[in-house]
Amino acid sequence: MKKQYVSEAVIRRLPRYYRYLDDLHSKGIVRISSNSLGSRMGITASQIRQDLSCFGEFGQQGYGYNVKELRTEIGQILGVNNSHSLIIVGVGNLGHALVQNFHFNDAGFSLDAAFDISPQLIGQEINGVLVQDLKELDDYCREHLPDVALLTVPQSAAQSTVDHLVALGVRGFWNFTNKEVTSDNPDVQFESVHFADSLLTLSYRISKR
Amino acid sequence: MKKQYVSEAVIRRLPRYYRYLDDLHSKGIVRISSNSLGSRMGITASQIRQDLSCFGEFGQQGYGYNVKELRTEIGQILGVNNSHSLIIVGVGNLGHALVQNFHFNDAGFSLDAAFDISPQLIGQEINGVLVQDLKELDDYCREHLPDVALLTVPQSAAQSTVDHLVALGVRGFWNFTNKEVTSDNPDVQFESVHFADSLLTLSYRISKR
DNA sequence: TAGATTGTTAATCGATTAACAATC
DNA sequence: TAGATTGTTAATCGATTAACAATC
Repeated sequence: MKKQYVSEAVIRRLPRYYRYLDDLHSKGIVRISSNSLGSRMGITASQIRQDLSCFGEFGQQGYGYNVKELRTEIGQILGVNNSHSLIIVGVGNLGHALVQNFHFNDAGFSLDAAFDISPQLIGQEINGVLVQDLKELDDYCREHLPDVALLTVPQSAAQSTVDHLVALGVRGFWNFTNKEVTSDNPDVQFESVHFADSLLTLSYRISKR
Repeated sequence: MKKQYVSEAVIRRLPRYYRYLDDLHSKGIVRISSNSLGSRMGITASQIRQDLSCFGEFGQQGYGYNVKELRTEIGQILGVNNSHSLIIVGVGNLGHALVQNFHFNDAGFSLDAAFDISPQLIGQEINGVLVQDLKELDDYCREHLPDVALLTVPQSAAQSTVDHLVALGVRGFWNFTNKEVTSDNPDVQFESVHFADSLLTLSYRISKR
């Protein structure tokens, strides 16, 4: 690692680089220049080189970047090989859909358990994951120490669930409730997916005149 | 409207302001200063005032902002009263969950139709929305001219669906496929929700050291 | 070798923060 | 009126772009 501080803007672009490189790789493309990658992505070559320079030197003058290698490096930076453990709390429609469809492994996460309060769901197995009673959450966390919790609980339960899980040692939250959740523990990381915010920006852009 | 160009950064913050004001309003709070709102949101008062100044003058010296009024103004800016029409293409797990749970109306959208190719789904009604055969998409669009399409089709069908719908006059896409979609028509707006990108930034932050 | 392209330094551009006169 | 707080201008900070020497 080269730089101690990497800006949020750079971090947000990393997964996109990763996606493009993955795509190029799967198309059998072996090498790419910052110029060519930039024009595909609609950004400047300068920005790509500047971004990558935060983490090291991955290219070669006169050649560009080896697609497979760079993909691996960025995956490394993002931590996709760290095999983080993840639990999901709340298995309603959305939680269910994520368990069913989302490729946690591709992002380096292993979905190990699901929790809900609904008797209809408890005991069911979805995509190989057993839905357990929320009452067992504490015991489970003490025993397995999951890294991250995916929150798909009702809004009203969002913050209390976070507080509870932080006390149990969870240090990352992927939050799908439309509430902002926080913790005074600075080691806890939050990443939220705000559907409504996303749609509202689209609304703004198609409303403009 | 005061400013012709409003930066992406500002636009992205607007829904968050809207959410906070909505929350304050529902708590019965009548007025708020930029200072107090800023400390709640974890941003500077300066930024709030600067952001709002792109759109007009909504406050009053010595008083601050009327919560209800400002909420309405920002809603207006975002276009939540424009009553955009929306269709959903692809009613798999995720599409189903969105139809079932997401409050389209709160964002000013009316979900008018759903389309899929699966015979098991066609004819079903989900949350008051009838799932129609994808074959009827063209006729539907010609007749109803929907503003926006929510894309929850398989990745492989993403771009072709967009091309098809753009030709039919759709000018906004809320894209949930993990593919980037585009159009050479500059009037078409895209807003994507990239689950994997989101989780990867969390992975980065909990992996760092 | 000559051409291409990197990594990095410098220049520019834009966004955030600070300051303050205006005024409710 | 005096205190509070706005909207806006100016200052600062950071991010993006351009340029170029180094070198594969």
